[in-house]
Amino acid sequence: MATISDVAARAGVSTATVSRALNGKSTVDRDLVARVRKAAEELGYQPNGPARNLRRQEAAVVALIISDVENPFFTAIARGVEDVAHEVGYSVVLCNSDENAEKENRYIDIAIQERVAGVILSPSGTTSSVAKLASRGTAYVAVDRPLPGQDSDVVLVDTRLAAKQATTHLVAQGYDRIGCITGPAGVRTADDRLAGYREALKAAKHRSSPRLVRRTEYKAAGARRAAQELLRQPEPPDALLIANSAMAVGVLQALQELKIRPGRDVGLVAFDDAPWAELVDPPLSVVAQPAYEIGTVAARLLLARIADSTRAPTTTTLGARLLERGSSHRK
Amino acid sequence: MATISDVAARAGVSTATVSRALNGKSTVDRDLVARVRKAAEELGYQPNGPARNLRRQEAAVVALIISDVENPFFTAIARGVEDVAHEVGYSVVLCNSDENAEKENRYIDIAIQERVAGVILSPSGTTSSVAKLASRGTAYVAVDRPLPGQDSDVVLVDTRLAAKQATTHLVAQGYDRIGCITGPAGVRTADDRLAGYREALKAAKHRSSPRLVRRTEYKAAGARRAAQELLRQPEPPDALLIANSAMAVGVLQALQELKIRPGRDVGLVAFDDAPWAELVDPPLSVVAQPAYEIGTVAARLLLARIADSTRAPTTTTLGARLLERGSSHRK
DNA sequence: TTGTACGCGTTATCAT
DNA sequence: ATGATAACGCGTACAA
Repeated sequence: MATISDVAARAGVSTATVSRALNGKSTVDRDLVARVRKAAEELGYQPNGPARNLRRQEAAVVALIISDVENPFFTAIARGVEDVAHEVGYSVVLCNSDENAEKENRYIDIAIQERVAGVILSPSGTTSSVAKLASRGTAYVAVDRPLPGQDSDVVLVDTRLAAKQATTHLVAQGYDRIGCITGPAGVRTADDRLAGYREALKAAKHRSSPRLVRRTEYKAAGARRAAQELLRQPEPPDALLIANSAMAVGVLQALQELKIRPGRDVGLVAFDDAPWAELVDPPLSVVAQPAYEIGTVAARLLLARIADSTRAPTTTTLGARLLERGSSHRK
Repeated sequence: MATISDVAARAGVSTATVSRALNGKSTVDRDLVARVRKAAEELGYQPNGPARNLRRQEAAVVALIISDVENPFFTAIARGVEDVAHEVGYSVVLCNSDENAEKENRYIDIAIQERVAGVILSPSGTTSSVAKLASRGTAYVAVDRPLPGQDSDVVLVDTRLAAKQATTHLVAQGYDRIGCITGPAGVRTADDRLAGYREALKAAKHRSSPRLVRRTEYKAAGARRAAQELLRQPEPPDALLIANSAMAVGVLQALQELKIRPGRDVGLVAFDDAPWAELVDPPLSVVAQPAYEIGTVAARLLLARIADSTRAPTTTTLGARLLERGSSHRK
């Protein structure tokens, strides 16, 4: 594979000149630039990334570590990050931590080893292997969930408030045994959604019983079982707040199996809008989170921190929108 | 940041010994290994990736360039690739070409520059910037679609046959003006699905009219417009074969708007199973593609090629399963 | 088994 | 404006 020396030889200049000509850093004679360009072109020269990164002590790459590539919420974030990063010449590598602290840790190590310029991540748990990033001075930004003991840049959604509003909406629609299916304890968004739900019930002077609440993985299967359990109780809920769209699928499956009609029999609001939400009958009411925007904001924050590591950490909290559709209306 | 020399100094050995001890390549004294490990641990030593890759002339990384991170079909492939790659210590970086030849080309350049061990990609179009990979001797495998003029490893689904079977199924159900909404001309899967559809019609001696066919982006919006057009014609189709699940969303939207009932009024079969397919009314019949398996097979093929670049290129064709549900049954 | 020393390809410093 | 050269951090051939 052609190296910078080959290009230099072919253009009849030194490697230093080739480097300068190709990177446009310093000023180089017009003719020489042309000659170098031509030689590089002819040889199909592609700079050696590792060598360049070794020399520069940093790669124009940001790592994005998300907890689930198959969750549209996170892929939408990825889009946002990519669009901003590409604009300024950074590449984005996507890593799938699978909601698994060990994998997350592994990817953080890789990010450090590869000397990426920065890391954006949705922290998977309580343990923060992120401390390694901090201690090495690698820029990072948390999205969706704050980092336990870390004082870092973070982009969140006011999910507690959104959960409260959604629950209040269900109350207003006349549901009075409202349940909640949320994610695992310790996952901040899951806890917050539960807290917002409880707050709303309290404000409405509704009873709040642990029998109306289930926690499970943020996946369809767990939510399906949870819904089955909840609805087979002697005094089943007449409405459910569901913490994400994969879970909503599970709940809708359970309702089908139990022949319970959404909306009429059991009011439903789920977090995360999905393309199919309007296609089910009745259409699913959702809390739409600004996922793409989370990505763009996080990327800009990261770039700012890469440029100036002394910036004071900021917390950006974005709002979510409740989209009322048929599944949360009684008739 | 701690370097190998720091570790060597702390352990009181040479850098060569540290390298050997940490990589376990050559045989090193037990005590020394322990001492080196301890020193590395204490210093929080992480090897410098660029330096290592520069020296090794290759990174234990494979690039996966897919045409749409938001398409579950491709993210499932990604899962498959990841699982296999991780098993043997390779990292996977995911790149989103957005069905855009230019972005694809850019990511290929990056992959070359970073000297990744191999590339797996779903080629976006006719132009094959992939030739660059070939000419540089970088291993690569195509998934979902073959590479135009390239004789490479490729993992496909027999999508023409699947389309034919799905169409034949619609014929068997008594539909007799069957239409097709497929992807852009030139995209192999889109062409193949159309070909299979036509084949089935021909075999059934059904008329096949261009008025029953629309081509558009593999996205919901385009399919929605296409369905609107098709169904507003004087002699509209009474069934549709839809080339992917995002398009299915668009078609179902159009049907809602036109107050046309799936199944009864218009039979429907769509490519790609989705978690929500069973939740719509009636449940959506689909052609389920073995996406995860495509990923695992492609990854194994790539690893084999990395190990032995002289292997003869192979083509693996996987089958798809037609899942008959309510949307393709008349009553 | 361990250490010394070179080279991977680039960029940046220092002369010219 | 251009060229010679050192240095980035690692792995390994060779020597001991």
